[in-house]
Amino acid sequence: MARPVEIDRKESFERAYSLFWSRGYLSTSLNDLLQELEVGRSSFYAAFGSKEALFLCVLDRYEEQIEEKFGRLMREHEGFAALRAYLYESGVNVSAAQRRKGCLAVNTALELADVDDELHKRASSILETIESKLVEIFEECLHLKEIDNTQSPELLARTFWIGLQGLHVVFRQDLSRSEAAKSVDGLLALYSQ
Amino acid sequence: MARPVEIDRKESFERAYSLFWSRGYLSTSLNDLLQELEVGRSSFYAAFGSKEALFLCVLDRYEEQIEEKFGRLMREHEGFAALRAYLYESGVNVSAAQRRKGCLAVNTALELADVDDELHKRASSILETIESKLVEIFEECLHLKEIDNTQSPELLARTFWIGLQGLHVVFRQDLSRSEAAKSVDGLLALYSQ
DNA sequence: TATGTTACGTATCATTTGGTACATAACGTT
DNA sequence: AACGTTATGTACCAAATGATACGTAACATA
Repeated sequence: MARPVEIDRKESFERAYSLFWSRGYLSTSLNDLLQELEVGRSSFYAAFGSKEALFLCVLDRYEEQIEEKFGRLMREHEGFAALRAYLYESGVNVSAAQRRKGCLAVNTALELADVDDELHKRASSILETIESKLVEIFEECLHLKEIDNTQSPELLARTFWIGLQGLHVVFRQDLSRSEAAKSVDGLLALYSQ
Repeated sequence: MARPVEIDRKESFERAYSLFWSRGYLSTSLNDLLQELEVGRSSFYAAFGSKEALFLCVLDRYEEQIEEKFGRLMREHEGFAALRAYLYESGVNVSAAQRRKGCLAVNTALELADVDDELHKRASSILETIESKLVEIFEECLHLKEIDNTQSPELLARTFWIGLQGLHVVFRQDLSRSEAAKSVDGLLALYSQ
């Protein structure tokens, strides 16, 4: 018994998600958001509370998607193949625009270090989530004897994780698909030679 | 035959250099700069032109320092030892505050992708400069037969470069010295096992 | 000491920032 | 058709943004 909601919250959120990912938190102004979401100021604040609150939701969603992706790939592939699939799915077999977005957690962690403690910590915790997924995978690799290495899965994961973050830095420059593939293969080769 | 300059341009530049490095371009406001440099607005604009012009100088200086450091370490060390020295000097044997600053080129390239084309390209070109230095080092490594690898120095350097950038992402989180050392050693171990 | 020149300090600028107040519009219910 | 309720659109806010205008201060020279 009131005026019906016009704004499509899910659709708007998706657009905000993508815009924040592309341009970062600071560089995405409220006007940028309103324009991109095709939403009025009031509707925006009614739906999302504030720019910061929305960005926190975006970070949550990003983490969920990462975990979903790892979960799916670990079901579809065994051991090291899951890593290969992850890298290809994240950075190679995607559009140039998507690759250029890099990793939202990496971008945010760098952008907001020494600037916004809460958001920076949230981004860092996502990076830790990713690292823990890598530990799981390397445990499986060691169990499958795919990697004959004396290092613990934690150490292996930590080093791969660092490489992965470097990869995302590189992706944010404008890499072609073949350059991206070469970079990914170079990283993978360190473990599967 | 005029009022003498009071502002110490070099000293001011050093402070701006450090502040931009810590907080990034966007998050460092003009007021932040004026306060940090202890300089009036007029003097600032007289000395540096604009915030963007100053930041470009900062990027230039950063690149020079990187090249100087590589040059010195390649004179002091042979082959792979230069890499090890570089990583330790950049990320381990430094104060926590210094480590936390990460790499100005990485920070800037991520922060300003999709935001400011000129500054982003400048940062990317610095990253390429670093990559070319790594190529030189890996050429020397191959010549010294320190690394028995069938890959070209370019490919080796590219992969190491990616790891280096990941390392700088990690440094920007708050790593202890021992954690930083572990991360560095993990990366080095991939090449010197 | 008067003058020209340059540096500095401050007031001010238009624009943009994230966010709020409030009037109006669009519905269901009575 | 009148009312209550909720969503939307718009005017508005204080603060901060990078940058400039201009008066004054500090010197060298004449």
